[in-house]
Amino acid sequence: MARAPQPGQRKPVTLFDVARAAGVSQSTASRVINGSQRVVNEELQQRVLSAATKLNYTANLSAQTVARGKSTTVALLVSDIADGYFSSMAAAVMRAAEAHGLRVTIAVTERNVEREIELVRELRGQHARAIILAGSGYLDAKLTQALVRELQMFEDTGGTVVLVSRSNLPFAQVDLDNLEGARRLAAALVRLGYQSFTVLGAERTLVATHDRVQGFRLGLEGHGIMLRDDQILYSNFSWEGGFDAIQAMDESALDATELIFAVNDEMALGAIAGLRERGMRVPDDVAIAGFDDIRSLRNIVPSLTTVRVPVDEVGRQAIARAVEDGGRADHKVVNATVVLRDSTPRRR
Amino acid sequence: MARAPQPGQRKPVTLFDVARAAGVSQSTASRVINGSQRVVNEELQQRVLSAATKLNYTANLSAQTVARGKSTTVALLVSDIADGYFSSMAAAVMRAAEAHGLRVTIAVTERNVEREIELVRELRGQHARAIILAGSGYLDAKLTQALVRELQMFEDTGGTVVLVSRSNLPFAQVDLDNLEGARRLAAALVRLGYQSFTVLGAERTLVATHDRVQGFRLGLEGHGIMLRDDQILYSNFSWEGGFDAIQAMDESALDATELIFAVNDEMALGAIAGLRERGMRVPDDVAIAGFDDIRSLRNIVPSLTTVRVPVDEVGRQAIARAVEDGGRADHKVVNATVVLRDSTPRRR
DNA sequence: CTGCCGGTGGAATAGGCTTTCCGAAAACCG
DNA sequence: CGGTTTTCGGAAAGCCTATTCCACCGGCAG
Repeated sequence: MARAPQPGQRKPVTLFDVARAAGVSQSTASRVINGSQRVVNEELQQRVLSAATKLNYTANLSAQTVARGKSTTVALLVSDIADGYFSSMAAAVMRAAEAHGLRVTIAVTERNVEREIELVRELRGQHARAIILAGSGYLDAKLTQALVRELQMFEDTGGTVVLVSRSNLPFAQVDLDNLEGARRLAAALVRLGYQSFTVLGAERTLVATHDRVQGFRLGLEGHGIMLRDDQILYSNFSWEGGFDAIQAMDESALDATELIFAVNDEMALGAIAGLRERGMRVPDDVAIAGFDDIRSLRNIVPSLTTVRVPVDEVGRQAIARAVEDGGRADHKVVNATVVLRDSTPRRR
Repeated sequence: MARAPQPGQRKPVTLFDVARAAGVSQSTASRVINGSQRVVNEELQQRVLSAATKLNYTANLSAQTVARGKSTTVALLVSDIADGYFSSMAAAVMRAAEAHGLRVTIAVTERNVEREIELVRELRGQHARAIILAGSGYLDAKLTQALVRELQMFEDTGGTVVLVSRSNLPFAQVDLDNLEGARRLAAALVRLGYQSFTVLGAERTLVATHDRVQGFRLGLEGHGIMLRDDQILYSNFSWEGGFDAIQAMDESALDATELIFAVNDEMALGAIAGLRERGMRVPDDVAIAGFDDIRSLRNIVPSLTTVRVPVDEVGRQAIARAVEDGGRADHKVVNATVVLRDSTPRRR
């Protein structure tokens, strides 16, 4: 395609141009600019560098990727980038990636496996260095199978897959200590005097939610309190999920509840909105606790008791797993810490 | 580099492989798979397609970019992806981009021009189709010059630059009607009975903040109320900015204020926190209004009066500007609408 | 003085894809 | 039915870089 030299649409300057301007071969220019193993004469180096500066050269990343057969881009897959948890995670991952000279492209799965599979497929085409899968996880076993297959194909072509807080699959993982965090939270709440609980869980296939529910239960049991199955309401891992769960709750069940534990903060916030809608006050009528400690909690009154997830650390670890291509199926657990605030005052 | 065929590290299947498997030439395979202008025989199409499926072929995006000299990636530059406004914007842009078959890569500028310049430079190397610059804007005229130069070089190589709600520079723009939105807000507040105001502005060079302050002033003047310069406090376009501004306020000035207008919601939320710290209640002691209508407002009590910015529309328009490469220096204004809520009750 | 070696620049090739250009076969037309 | 288009595969050139391979240099030991 003979791109007509449109007015003001110069052809980008290539490495070849730089080489010519410096009076050296392309290979030499390449060696100077990207710093390969080979040494080049000091003087030639200078010539090349100054030519590059003069011409305002920037390496063509795609061409480099093709030539090297390996890219410097890692992909971050999240359910919803507008969600505070994921956007903080994205920020953390990007920060960590930069320290390794990596670029990050973010893709949104909208909590849809098929879309996710499609994305992984595309990413394979893009030769992404790694795929970091944060959040989501699905009910349909067959689709999960398909996803795993796709992820495996991705790894077959040399990429690394990193799962963040997700169902147990045969890939490198960064996990939060969801179980322990929730267990400690439960213990702390019991110590504050709470005795009857309702848990707002999310999709059961999500390792995160499952572990949080389980941990909470264990924490209660440790103090001799049993959590009945009908005290666990399953909904979605989102604000709406929390809101809807509360809307759907029996009047009597609600009255019997002293404290609601939502498996993440977004759900907790949705639940609070739902409670408000039903004319109930937090914490006077019912106490509430969440999980994650997302940034926007600083705006909530009363302040919300939660379990802090060190997103920065998670991001850092995810990138670390992504680059050390050695450690296939490597596992790293990040601790979570209980933060007691005003939404769960001491009782009695 | 003779990549040793590591166990389980197959070489990716290429278009050539597909062509061979289908018994056609590479050109034909290419034509079938990417749908070029040229028509190919129905039967060959089938052969190619089924071969591609069988081999699990995915096009190598980098190679396509190199070959086409043009990519399908647009870059979104934001100050801080963890900020609710920007993450919603990002979500909107990505949604819109997808409809056009474009990929989005997000980069974070951390409100730092040098970094921004650096990023634009890199993006030129990546042959991004377009750069969407959202937020930020700077004090230093020299650096702004440098940025503009870099952006122009980017356009010289065939990319498009789209500015979202940003200082007036010679590029395509999507603007909010900040002035009119703020003007209407002011008018509405006066009608509710408010008479003495404090405005929390942000960096003056930001077109957004300047227009919002200006619009608010005009709205007040329309009702015969003057806004004195000492009633405008300049700070940063962030939660901390709002918080700090309130912390730094004179006791007397604060007492004399009936309503605080922060030029964006994050600042307003920071201001509320600051007020709480100083023992003042909203709206009993002082009313407050923001701008943007970010998602997390749904969790705030009392609900916050604000001006809604239709982020989806903005994202859509930004992408529209990005693809129609014709309209250089094209300008689109998106309306903003006043949303009155509980943080500004009718007065007296 | 000769043969060999480490070092360094350049030519050539690889990498995966798109697109132009050719040529042959098919379709059309008088 | 001959000549002219049109249609549609395939070969080959090109996009930009990285890297291999080759050639040539001076140095060094024998």
